[in-house]
Amino acid sequence: MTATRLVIKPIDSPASFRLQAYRKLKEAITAMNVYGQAEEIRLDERRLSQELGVSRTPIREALTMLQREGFVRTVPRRGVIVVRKSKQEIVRMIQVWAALESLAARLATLHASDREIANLRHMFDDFRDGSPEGHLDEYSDANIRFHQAIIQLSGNPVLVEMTRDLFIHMRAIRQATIGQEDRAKRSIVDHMNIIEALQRRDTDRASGLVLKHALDLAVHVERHCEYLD
Amino acid sequence: MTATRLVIKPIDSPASFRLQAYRKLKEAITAMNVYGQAEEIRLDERRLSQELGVSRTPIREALTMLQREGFVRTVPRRGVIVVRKSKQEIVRMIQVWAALESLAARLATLHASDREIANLRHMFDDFRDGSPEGHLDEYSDANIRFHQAIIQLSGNPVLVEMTRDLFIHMRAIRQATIGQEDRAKRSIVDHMNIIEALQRRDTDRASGLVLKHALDLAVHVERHCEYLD
DNA sequence: TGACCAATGGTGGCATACCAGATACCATGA
DNA sequence: TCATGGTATCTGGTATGCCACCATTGGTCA
Repeated sequence: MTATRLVIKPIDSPASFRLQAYRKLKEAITAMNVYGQAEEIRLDERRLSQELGVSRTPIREALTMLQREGFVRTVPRRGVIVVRKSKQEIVRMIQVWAALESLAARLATLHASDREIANLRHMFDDFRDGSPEGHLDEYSDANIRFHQAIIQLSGNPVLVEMTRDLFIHMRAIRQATIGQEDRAKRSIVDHMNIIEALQRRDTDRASGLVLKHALDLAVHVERHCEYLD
Repeated sequence: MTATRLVIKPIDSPASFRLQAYRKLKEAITAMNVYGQAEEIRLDERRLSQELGVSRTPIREALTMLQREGFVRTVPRRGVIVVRKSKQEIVRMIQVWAALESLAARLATLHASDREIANLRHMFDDFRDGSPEGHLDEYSDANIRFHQAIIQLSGNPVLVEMTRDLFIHMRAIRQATIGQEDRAKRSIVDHMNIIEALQRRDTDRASGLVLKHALDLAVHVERHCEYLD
């Protein structure tokens, strides 16, 4: 019967230049290794507008958004620079992320379906046999996806949106959070315990485990990431 | 000796028009009762630029920031409108706030000074004798200041910044959160228990009480605020 | 009389020009 | 040779004008 109805296509109105520029720039900032080089990274409005083929106006509005999100900082008559978070700031962001994911776990035990929770287990299938060592990069990505999945299971879009930027910042230092000592192995154990608590619908335990897991990371970064700053 | 040296004045560079416009607009949106009227509130770039005495450019950039924060929504060729959050969105925001303030309480037990915590008690001195009824507006403001104070005690600026906008949105519906049933009285009891836990440095209890207090509010809004939407 | 269409007014999106200040470079003098 | 000061140039900030597009309205035709 649906075939007889004209399927309305919501018209993919082309995204505004401002939005396109915003996405391009955010993607570029996310991809680059901000902490890899010593000198500060400058963005030139005019150069960007030339490269993207639009005028400065949409570029500036995109930069305004990125500034509000803490990715860039613009100094009048000096330039726009990509911000490099200090270790203390990163620790504080991880703490916030801990609180948010802990709530997500709480909500997940109340609203997520058994099937959705069970799917979490498959995310680490690739690493079940061997140890994560040697595939640290892949494991790190799986790691981030796991935590994002928990956020998703909360069914709270505000949570999803507020954590998105936090993840981007944390992704930039992910090589530091994994691959030191035996963190990867202990991390997997933590994850399995979390999944188990979610499946048992043990609200307090699930949220508690998630909180502890994330706060541990904050302590770890605090102690072992002197190369930041 | 200092008199012989030229004292340097660091020059207070005036805030950019964009920033001034942003503050003015945010202040105006915060002050107005968004949920009081039925028809949507439109903002006209040209009218605003005329009223504020600047061109459209800084106005647009201010609106871009406000849009990123969820206060306005701009529809191409229709206008910029002040967003009215749905009940569900407000509930979700309260949940997020619950998680963040819970973390703040946790951190406060670890880092705040005894004196800072003790100061929390004085915030309700005006309401100690009589009941809050009859002064609901003042009590509501004291209420918000109390919760903001806990966030401050965390010593985590990221928390402070992420909750600021949440409070603004919640302030808009504050007449609904207080002044129904005996919420005000129970609220004071909750607050005193929270302060006590903070003073005893009982981390888990403090964060748990704060979480419960806030999540209770979410449930309350969910149930008793049908007039939203 | 009602429905449809064309014209017009108004909106945000974008491009461009100009401005003030900061930097970098170079000429100049000791 | 080096310190100094001026100047060219580059940067973000702002003002302004045009454009595409939607909504409304008034008129016209069936």
